[in-house]
Amino acid sequence: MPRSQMDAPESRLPLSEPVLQILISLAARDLHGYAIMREVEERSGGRVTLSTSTLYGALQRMMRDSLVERSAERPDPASDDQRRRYYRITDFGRAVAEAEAGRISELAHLLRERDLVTR
Amino acid sequence: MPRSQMDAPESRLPLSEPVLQILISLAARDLHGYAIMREVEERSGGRVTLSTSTLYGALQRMMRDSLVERSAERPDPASDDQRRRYYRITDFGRAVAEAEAGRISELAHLLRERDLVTR
DNA sequence: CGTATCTATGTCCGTAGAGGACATATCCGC
DNA sequence: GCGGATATGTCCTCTACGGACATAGATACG
Repeated sequence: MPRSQMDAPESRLPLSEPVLQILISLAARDLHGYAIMREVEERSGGRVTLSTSTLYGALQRMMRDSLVERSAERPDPASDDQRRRYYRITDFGRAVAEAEAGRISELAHLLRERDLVTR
Repeated sequence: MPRSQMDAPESRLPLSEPVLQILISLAARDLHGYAIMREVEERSGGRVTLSTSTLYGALQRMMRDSLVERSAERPDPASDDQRRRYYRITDFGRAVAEAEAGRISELAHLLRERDLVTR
């Protein structure tokens, strides 16, 4: 049974690194899979890389869980590519991302308090 | 072959939630397994709970990976309990925890920049 | 125009960790 | 001595991660 967005966003935490990175990318704008891969790698300075199996596997699960959905629109029709499949973050996906952001923010605070952040 | 502490702390990131929480507890002081469970639950306000299988499984892997080690000392000999097995964070474990703390701190900054932290 | 490389999506499969269920034994209060 | 709390541990299943591999359309270039 596919999970519905009925349950609280907090119940989905913590997110895995791939899922969080994908949500961060899609929170800014609709993107296709390959573009997400490139964006995540560039944004993280190469520290986070998504293999294609991780990327497309995660996207499928995220659609199943209603975190993202397929977008019919073609952003940038000027230089398009028929093969591309665009994804959009859902309202629920954004709520989950925000819940995770809050959790991480609190965690960062705690780690600072305990002198584990050394910079 | 068990992983040695030869490789860079960053190569072990990201840490799973259980492993990070255990390291946070042990960074403050030596503790036995059951005390770690209680501390994590209390510190997180019940949001993070470690089942015994998760806890002891994680501790075994963390020893294999030289993040923690068994401690022979008995802190609090006044009210001791023979069954307790105390664990201590290693220098390498602390380095890994600090690397993770830095990563999380940067992540929190990014999430704030992108207006995903709403509080 | 052929062909090599980049772009783009996807599956298959092995491995490892999370966690529920269960097992066992000791400690302590009453 | 009996029950609940303390304490450690295994077994088993499920799921996700990610390397290897497959396929094909787009683009550049001689």
